[in-house]
Amino acid sequence: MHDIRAIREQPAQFAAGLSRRGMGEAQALSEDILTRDKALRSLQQRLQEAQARRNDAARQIGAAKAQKDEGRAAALMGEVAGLREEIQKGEEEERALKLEVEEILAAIPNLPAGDAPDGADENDNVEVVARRFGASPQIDKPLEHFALGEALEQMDFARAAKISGARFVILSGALARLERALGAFMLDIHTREFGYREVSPPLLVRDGAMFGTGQLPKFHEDLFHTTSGYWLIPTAEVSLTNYVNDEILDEADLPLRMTAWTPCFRAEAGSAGKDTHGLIRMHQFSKVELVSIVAAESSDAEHERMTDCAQEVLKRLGLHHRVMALCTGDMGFAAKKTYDIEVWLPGQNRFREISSCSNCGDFQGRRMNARYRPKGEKNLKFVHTLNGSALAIGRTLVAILENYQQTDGSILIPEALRPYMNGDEKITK
RNA sequence: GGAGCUGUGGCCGAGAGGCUGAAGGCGGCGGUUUGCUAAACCGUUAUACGAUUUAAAGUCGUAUCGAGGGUUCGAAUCCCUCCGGCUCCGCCA
Repeated sequence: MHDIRAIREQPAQFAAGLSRRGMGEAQALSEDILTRDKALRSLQQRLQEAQARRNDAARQIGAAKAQKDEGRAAALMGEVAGLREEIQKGEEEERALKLEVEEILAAIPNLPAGDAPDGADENDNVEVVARRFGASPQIDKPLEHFALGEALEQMDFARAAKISGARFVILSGALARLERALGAFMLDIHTREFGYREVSPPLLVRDGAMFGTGQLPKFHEDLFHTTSGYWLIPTAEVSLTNYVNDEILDEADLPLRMTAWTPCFRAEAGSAGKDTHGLIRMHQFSKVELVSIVAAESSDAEHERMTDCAQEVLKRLGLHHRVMALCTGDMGFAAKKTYDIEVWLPGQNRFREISSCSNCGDFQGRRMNARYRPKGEKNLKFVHTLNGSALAIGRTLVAILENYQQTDGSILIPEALRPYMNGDEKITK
C-alpha cells in the first residue's frame, strides 16, 4: 500500500517507480490519483464548513434551552434545518471518494528499490555473481526427477490424479521420509543457527490477512477459497507476516524472525501447460518459510542476511546454485527488491527457482497497520517486512534426486541429511 | 448447530444524549533530585484533513470511541445491519 502523502509530495518519483515496473499508464494513474485526492480534499473543506456551522448552532440551541428560551432555540433550529441534508450528502460523497482512492491504491504494486535492476521479464534478471556456489555434477545422461522417482516406485502421479487430479503427487517410502527430513533439517538450521523462532501457524486465513501481505484484492484467482470464506495460504509468508498485523511493537523487540514449515496451496490459474511433468508446480507443496519483521533502517541488511540463510541450506546439501536479482518487471506485487535462488537441475540441464527472498519495505506494514515505536522518537513508523523460502521442499527434493542420482537408479543421500534419514546413505527401490 | 456477553487512545479502564479527543491508572517522552541505578516529584503525551504563517512552532476549525446506516438542533452514549473477540451447551480431532 502506498502513502497518499508520498504520492502527493513526490508524484514524479511515484510514476517513475511504477513505470520501471512496466506499468505503461503510470503517469496517467498517478495523475488520476492526485485528481481524486484533490477532489476529496476540496469536498472535505466544504463539508467541514457546513459541519462547523451546524455544531455552532447546536451549541447555541443547547444554551438557549438551558435558559428556557424556547423561542430562540426554535429560531436556531429553523436556521440549520437545511444543513442536515447538505451534510449527509457531503458525507456520502466523501466516503465514496475515499473508497475509490483506497481501492486504486490497494491494487498498485510496491515501488522497486533503487538498486533493483531494470527490465521487462525474467530474461532481464541479473545474476549476483558473488553468491554463486558449486559446480554442476558430472552425470552421464542424467534423468529427470520424475523418471527417477517413479522408477523407485516412491513418486506416484497417476494415483494422485485419481484422488485429486492434476498437479498433485503421492510420495511414499524413503521419498516421503526425505520430504520430512528436509523440513526438519531446514528448521533446525534456521532455529539453532540463525535465530529464527519456529512457528506453527494457521493454514486457513481471513480476507484481512491476504490483504495485508498483498494477495488480495488483486490475485484471488491464484488462491483456494473455502465455502466458509477462508483462504488457503499460498505461502506461510501470509500467516507469519500477519502475526504483527495491527500491532505496535517496541523497537527493542525487533528484529522479529520467524520460520514455519507448512503446506502451501496454489490454484496455478494461468499456468496451464507449464511444468506439467513432475512436481515442480503443484497445487499443494511443502515449504520452509522465513519472515523477518524489522526496523526501517535495517531491512536492506536483513535482506542480505536472509538470502545467506537460504543459501546455507543449499550449501550444506552440496547443491550447485546461483542467485538472481530480479528485474523490476519480474518482481512480485509487494516486493521492492527480490533475490531468487536457482538450483542446478542436471535432468533439466538448467537452473530452476528454489527460493525467493524479498524485501517489502513498509509496503505490507502499511497494509497491515503494523508499526513500531522507534527509540527516542515520538512518532510511530511502519515495520519493514521480509520473506524468503528456505527452501521450497518439493523442489529441493527434485534437486537432490537429479543431482545425486546414481547409474543404478538409486539416490545418494547428502551427508548432512543422513542423520534425518535413519543414517542411510542411499535411497533404493 | 443452540444460548448469552463484549468491542473506548500505546495498554488497562471510566463515561450512558450537549460543557467529552474523551476522567483515572499504567506505559512513553522531557526535566528536577541523585556518585550511579532505582525510587520520588514536575511537565508532557493520538491521527488525518483544512485555515492562519515566508517557513516552523503555535492557534483555530472538521472528522475519528470496531465498520456502515438511522433517530436528533446535537450521538462514544439511543435504534438497525454487518464485522471481530469471549463464554456456556451440543458435536468432534
